[in-house]
Amino acid sequence: MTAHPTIVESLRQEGYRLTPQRMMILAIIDDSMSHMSAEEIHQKVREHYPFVNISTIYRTLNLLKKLRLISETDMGEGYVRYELLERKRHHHLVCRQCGGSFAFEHELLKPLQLRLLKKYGFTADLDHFAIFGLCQRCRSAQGNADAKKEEQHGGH
Amino acid sequence: MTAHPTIVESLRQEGYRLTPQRMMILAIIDDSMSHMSAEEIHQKVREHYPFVNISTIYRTLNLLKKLRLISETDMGEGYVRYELLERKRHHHLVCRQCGGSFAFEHELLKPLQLRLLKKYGFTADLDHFAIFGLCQRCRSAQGNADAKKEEQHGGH
DNA sequence: ATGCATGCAAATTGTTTGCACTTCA
DNA sequence: TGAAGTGCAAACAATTTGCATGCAT
Repeated sequence: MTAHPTIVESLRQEGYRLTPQRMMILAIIDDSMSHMSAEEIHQKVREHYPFVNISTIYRTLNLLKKLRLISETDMGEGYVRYELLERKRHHHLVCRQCGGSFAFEHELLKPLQLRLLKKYGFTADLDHFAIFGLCQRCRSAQGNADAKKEEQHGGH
Repeated sequence: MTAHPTIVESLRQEGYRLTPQRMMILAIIDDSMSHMSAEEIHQKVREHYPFVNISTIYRTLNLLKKLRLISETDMGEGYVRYELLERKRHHHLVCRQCGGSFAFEHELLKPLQLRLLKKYGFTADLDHFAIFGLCQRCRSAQGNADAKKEEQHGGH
């Protein structure tokens, strides 16, 4: 497990110091298959550097975010998740019913991006989207339940 | 200023009580031209009902959100904003440089919505999006500045 | 009348900050 | 060497919650 070389180079060129904490945080994020929360990153980092403080995690994440090396996404969990922007661009669909989520290709957003640019001159980042809605399974389930008006609000 | 009749009817039919607090909160949101924060709603409500507590605002907003009568949007301010879903569907572009924001038509998202449905069977809510990026003005400005590498990170 | 809704105050929680100390460049 | 970076603990701020009381239905 090593910090992503391209990112490290970016930091160095911008004049930022390459501390062990930063290297470790970068390595963890790079190594992860999925989007990670600050807390998760902190746990992982502590497995190697038990003394690293959570505030350092946040400071590093904010730095990487400012340099647009990572994406920050609210997946509706009460905290945000981070991921390297280096990897293949993608987005997530999040079901508001079952909470499940799955990825979809960046290509689906390309037309929108183009139209925003042409129509408003606005350069949309579109780093990582979490789009909420109903997944197929829950939609069918709700269709049935609606007929009998059961679920929805438990306490009523 | 009166609470939106359709919404009031929804609440009544679902068996929720129509308290003066709820009516007032609804009236304020309905009356507003723009997306409002919980704090702003609280201030407005207090002009008429000085004793209403902020927790009641939050509880009511959560209720309306659960019933999907209002949209909740993070415009990158550290808190979220709410708006009636009753009105014309639209979205916002937010410039990450100058912080400015402006609306764009819901129609631009329709193709995406359709493709998500066809390809994944996912029914995207698309209630209200805040898309971040660079506005035309800031983009030009940055183009110039990039040449001399000045702004971006003040402390460096 | 009865249980949902509110006010109040305290708790929660993710994130940020001030400051003294450390360390990379 | 000296400014940038870190650890620590305290501060923050938006939002939530427990509980006693109040009021729609």
